[in-house]
Amino acid sequence: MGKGDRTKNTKVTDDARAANPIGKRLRQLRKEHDWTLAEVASRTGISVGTLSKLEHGKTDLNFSSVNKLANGLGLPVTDLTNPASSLQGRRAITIGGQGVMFEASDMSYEVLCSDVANHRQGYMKVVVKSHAFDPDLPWHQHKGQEFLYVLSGRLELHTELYQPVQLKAGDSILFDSSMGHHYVSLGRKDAEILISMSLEGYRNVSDALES
Amino acid sequence: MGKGDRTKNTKVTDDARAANPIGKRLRQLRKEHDWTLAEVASRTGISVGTLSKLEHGKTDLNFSSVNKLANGLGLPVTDLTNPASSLQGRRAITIGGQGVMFEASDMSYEVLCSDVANHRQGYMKVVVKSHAFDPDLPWHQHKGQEFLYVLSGRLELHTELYQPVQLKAGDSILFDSSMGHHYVSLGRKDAEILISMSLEGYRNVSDALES
DNA sequence: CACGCATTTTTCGAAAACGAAATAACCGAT
DNA sequence: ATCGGTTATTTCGTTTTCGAAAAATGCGTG
Repeated sequence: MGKGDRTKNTKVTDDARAANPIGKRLRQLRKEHDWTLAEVASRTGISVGTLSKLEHGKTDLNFSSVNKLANGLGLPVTDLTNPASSLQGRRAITIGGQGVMFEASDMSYEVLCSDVANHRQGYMKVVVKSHAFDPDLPWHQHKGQEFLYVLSGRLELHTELYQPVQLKAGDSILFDSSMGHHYVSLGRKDAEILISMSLEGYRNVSDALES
Repeated sequence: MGKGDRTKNTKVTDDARAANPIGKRLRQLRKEHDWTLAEVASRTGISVGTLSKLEHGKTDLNFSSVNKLANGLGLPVTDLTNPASSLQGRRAITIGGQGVMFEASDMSYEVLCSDVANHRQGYMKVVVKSHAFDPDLPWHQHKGQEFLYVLSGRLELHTELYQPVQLKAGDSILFDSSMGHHYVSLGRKDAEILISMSLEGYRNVSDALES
């Protein structure tokens, strides 16, 4: 019963395909929730037959079908394709003050935990050196969102679309960083803040900052 | 020039397809980086012809091809499909102590900036009430990664795969949170930490914590 | 403007993927 | 066992995607 005897009576229909994990993932999800193929079919707009073939690795999926599936099931696409793609036990530790330093005219950056590659999010501790808003400076701007937590001092955040906001130690803000923004320290102390920014579309933090 | 006059001389080859944004995104990326189709082809393993057709909306992509493209270009798939999906100028502010509180036996959570929906990342300030490691307690575990910054006190992080680590105020760690983990405060003060965790596959922070 | 040379677009069979319908497997209840 | 109904799998013809090669477009140079 070698795999060589491909009686080509119909199509090739070897089980040899089955490389992609979506099929297994779908079966898993169906068992978990006790869905029938017909239910999934009606929710996703993909035919029952195709779904069955998918689960058995007898067909791959069109990209548009993958999207239909993800949407119909209410999951992000990556959830179908990387059920556990992320490496299992990575970690990176940065002792305070030992991150990768990075100086700009108005800010000092300390990039934290930067030695984990392929991460979606960047983290840094920033000291805001500027104490006055200069309207001539170009906005800071990068794709995605930015989260900011004030560690010490008082901060004024200027943005393109809102009035400036004042934040004190312990306050936090989350905003779309494609909206231009600028930081200013209030009082005589430089404000210290912790930033978490999305890195989607960038290779690393400095790429994002330079964009 | 109605759309009815499909002279079926070859294939249908209507330009009517072009629904998916990947083609435009690819062209954009190519212009930015001055890549030729041949370069992209060799990096992704997709033929030049197919790439050309893709950019002109004359074909869609197989899912496996979408992956080849994303990998070859070093981008996550979502970056090809949602070039600028994020809303443009949203923001959420949380004054210190005014976040959404959440009590557990060993920790107090304050979820920050939770009123922005559809975000990939969750943020919270946590007070670690437990002062001893209980090996009988089930691990905390959720998909994705978790970043942790120690605001005050001293923290011991226990994980499934590593020896416990001790962190003091100002230290930070990034780790794969599918690896079981537990926090313990050292000394007599409760440690305060800031956490940023990926929410991919979850609807919100509490879904992720309960998983 | 004719000639290379690089790049893009189109053409054209072969190989997949698709849905509808036919077939098969499963499973309580008679 | 033998029905009925539900669920899963396979078959089959149509539509779509693929790569290789051919044709077309650009573009600097002699």
